[in-house]
Formats: sequence, C-alpha cells, structure tokens
Amino acid sequence: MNKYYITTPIYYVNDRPHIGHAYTTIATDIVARWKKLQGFDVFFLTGTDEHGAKICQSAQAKQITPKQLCDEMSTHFKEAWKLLDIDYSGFIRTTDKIHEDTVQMIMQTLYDKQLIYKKKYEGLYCIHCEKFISEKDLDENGCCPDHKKPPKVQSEENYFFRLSSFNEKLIDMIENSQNPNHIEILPETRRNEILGKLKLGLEDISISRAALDWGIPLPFDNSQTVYVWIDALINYVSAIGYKDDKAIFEKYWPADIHLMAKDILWFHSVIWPALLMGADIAVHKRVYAHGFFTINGEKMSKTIGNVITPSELVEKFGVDPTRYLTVSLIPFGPDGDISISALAHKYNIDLANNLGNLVSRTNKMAEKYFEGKIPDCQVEDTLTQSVAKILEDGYGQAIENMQFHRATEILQNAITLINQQIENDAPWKLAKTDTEKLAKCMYCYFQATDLIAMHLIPFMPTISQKIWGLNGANGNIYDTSKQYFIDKQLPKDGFSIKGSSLGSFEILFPRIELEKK
RNA sequence: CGCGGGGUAGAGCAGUUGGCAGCUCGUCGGGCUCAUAACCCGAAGGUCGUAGGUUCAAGUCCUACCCCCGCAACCA
Repeated sequence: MNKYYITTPIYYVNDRPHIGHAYTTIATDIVARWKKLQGFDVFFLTGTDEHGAKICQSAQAKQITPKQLCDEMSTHFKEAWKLLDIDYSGFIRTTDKIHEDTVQMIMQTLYDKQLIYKKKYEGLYCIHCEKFISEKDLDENGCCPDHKKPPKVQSEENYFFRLSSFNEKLIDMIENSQNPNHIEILPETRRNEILGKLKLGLEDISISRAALDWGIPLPFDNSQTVYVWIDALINYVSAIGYKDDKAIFEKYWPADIHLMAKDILWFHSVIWPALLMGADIAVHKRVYAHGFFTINGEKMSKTIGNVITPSELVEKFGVDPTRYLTVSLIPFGPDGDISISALAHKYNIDLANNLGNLVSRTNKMAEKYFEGKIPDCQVEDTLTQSVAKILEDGYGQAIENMQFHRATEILQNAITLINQQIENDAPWKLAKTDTEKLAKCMYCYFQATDLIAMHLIPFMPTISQKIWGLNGANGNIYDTSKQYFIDKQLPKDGFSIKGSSLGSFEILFPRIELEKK
C-alpha cells in the first residue's frame, strides 16, 4: 500500500490557537483525508513547539513553570483540533522525551561528522529585550526601537552548523527535478524567492544558546541548549520513530509534504534539508507555503482585537462548514482577506442555497411523490455520469495541489448541473403527467447527489455521511467512496437503494441572515 | 542598477504552444413553484497598468516606463 506522510508545522505555544493555525491544520486534514480515500496509508502529524526564551518569559509572567505553561497551551491546541474534527495520526510535543532524545542523537551525529563547531559570536545586545539586535533594526539614534536605549556589544560562544557547505547541493536539489533528493517548493513564486536567496550564498548558523535553560542540552556541551528552531524541525522525524522505531520510520519517511505559512518556508526548504543531509537522512519531497490573510483588510492582531478563533467560527457556522469555508474563501497560496461576513456570504451561496437546497428539494419531492422512498426503476443514469466526469476532471488534482478554492468551485459546478437537470425535467409537472418518467428522473438526482457527498468527505466528513443517510444510500459512505475512488466504477444499481426509505429530513445548512451594511 | 511576484468587468481570480477575452460573486431583467425568499434562463459591464515594437493576428512575444506587493536569513 502506498504511504503518504503529511505534516503541519508544530505550533509555538506562546499563542492560543486562532484562525491562522486552523487554516493550515484544516488544509492538511483535507489533503490527508483525501489521500486516505484514495487508498493511501496516511500519517498526518501535528504538534506543538515548546522551547525558547519567549515561553520562559510568559511562564514567569504567569508565575508558573515553563512546563506547566506548555501543558496548558498544548491542550488548547488539541482541543481546537478535536473541535474542528482534525483526524491527525500523531501529536508531537518538543518536550516529549522521545523528541528530546532524538534531537540529542542528531546533534551528536552532526557533531561527530564535524558539521558543528564552536565560534565566538559578537553582536549588539539589548539588555532590556534580552536579545541580540541587528544594526538595521536600530532607530535613528542607534538605539533599540522598543526601549530607546543603546545596545551593548556582547559576545557569546555558540555552536554553529556548517550550513554554508550545503549551498550548491541545495540549489541543485531545488532546481533540478532529476536530482534524487529533489525538493519541490510550492507555490512557484516562493520557490524562486528561495533560489534567489540561496544564490546569494549561505552563512553558517548558530544552533545553540548559552544563556537559556528552557531547551534541550547539547549532548557534547551541557552548558548550552539547542536553538529552538533546530529543535523544532527535528519533530518531523522524532515523531515517527527515527530513534526508537525504525520500522515505522522507514515506512513513512521521507515526508511527502510539509505544509506551512510563508513565514517559515526558509527553515523548511533550506535549513531542514541541510540538517537532514548532514545526518544522512533522506530529505522530504515537497513543501507548500500558503499566504497570510488580513481580516477586514487589517492585519490580524491582538491589539486591534480582530483575532478570530476556531470556536467562534464553529459556533457561527458549525464544524463542517467552518472547515469548508476557511480553506475555500480565498485562493490557497497567496495572501488574501477574510471576514466573518464574507464567510457567511459564501456559506449561504455554496452551502445553503446550492448544496443544502438541492438535498432539500429532492428529499421533499420524494416525500410528496414517492412516500419518502427512493423510486424503484430501471434507467440509464446519464446525469450521474456527467457529474462523475466533472469531478474526475481536476477535482482530486486540485486538492492535492492545495487548490481548495478551485476544488470547491468544481464541486459547486457539479451541484449546479443537478439543479439545471431538475429544472429541465420539471418533476413537479411530471408528477401530474408521467409518474414513470418522474421516478427515473428522481432516481438520478439521488445518485448524482450521493456522488457529490462522496467527494465532499475531506471537507465535510460528518455532513457527507448525513447526506448519504438522508438519501437512503447503502452502508457507510466512507467504505463505498474508498471503493469507488479505487476502481472508478459507478455501481450498477446506484448508491441510494431502490425502494429504501429516506432518512428523516433536516435542514443541513440553515441560511444565515446577513447584517445590513 | 539586491532578488522575486504582480497590474484583465464593481470585487476576487483563470487565461496553456500568440488565433472571437473567460470563471465565481455582485448588479439588472425574465422564468419556475419541488425547495432553505432557495432554483433556472438572459443581459449589462473590460481601449487586459502606460508608451512603443515584432506579426496576417498580441492579454499572451520584445523594449522602455509607471504603480502595487513579497523576500532580504538567528525571525519561534
């Protein structure tokens, strides 16, 4: 069985989960669920990043230990993902023992291979910020912009990783698709940015901190801890048994895709592959960086107070619609603008008016004309064939290329096709003139809608099953769909069983009244 | 001359090797009555950033310019 290993970044526990985290995680879940339907053995990893100075400070401010803070915050993430029906296979925390051990193991390997060396680092240090500050960040008086005090020159001995020695290799891996270690960076515009920077040359990077306890000690020098970013990247291998379960590791690694926001692409397309090569581990195959969004045209910020949380969305739209709407409102990749009212608008158009109403009108007609049963008849179902054709043509590809905007558009087109067919057939007229033809038409509407529901599973796992049930379809939608996606054959007798009763009807997507502008 | 991306209908986007400028939403008009005031049909709306050039033919290729945006590495 083909495997598929997909990851979100591990989220820094300095912040509670918000729509930005949800965006990446839902997208990953949708792809993971889609690959599962295609018969892949999927491992979907997410988790939390818990070391570093900021965590220490926040914990101090709350008068708790860093570990207590991390326990609390990582629980918030788990709860958010549970709420959003995120079906992850693993949740790694960088404070997990196995992760810490793996990081040390890899550090030792790099050290033994002389890819790590000690060097004195001299820089401008702001005592008030407690961090190094680069010259370009200083204000016009040469002072720290936050504290308005001049920084001091301070030197610190750190360990450095020979990143520069991987420069040429990295360029070739990214540029040359024939390279066995080829890394595909998407979207293409981001790839070009990375290549541009790589061609300017790489410097070695510091990978340890001397004055920070909240981190993983270097195995060859306990006085220093691993720099949080290096620590974090290693999660992708520590979570799948690199140190403690070779069988699992060899099954899933290399990762098929790392998904993330654009701000951390550099780490995933340059530093991470270099670390992997240094440690003689195969590199991941693909990275995909999506954009940021503004909310009502403004940057998302705590100060402005416009941060949207997953629970707000779920409360307003429900779980499945939240999943569908967040990833499909704006094209996935570039930056975009999101707002509650835009989400609500799309909810009404796509879900209430189009899909929900389709299910509603067919169910009500079957109730009226066939006593709530799927009509029993023989018919060549060209409608479902047409719907299948629309969906086969690009839907799955759109999902695999993270084009959720496009995928849902294709889905909506397919739904519209059914609505058009209903209009052409005018079953409400046939009910008075030709009940035999009416039965045939109705039968097709149900089969075609079942097929829509099957494709909807990755976006709306619960509601697709609900539609399946309403339509008197056979068994579990998940199993039937998996079979269908593998052999691409529409069943002779359809999905909804002839003569079976419909489920008890309910409105799937109640319309949302939009506020007047 | 740091590197890169982009400027196409009111909004958001597609436009493959140059061959009648498209999609979703919005707007306007009509139809239907099974349905969640939902659904269906039709129309209006673009000198494709500007100015040149190549070509029988340019949104697409070339040149110059204007404007917007991303990245510029210890940032978690």
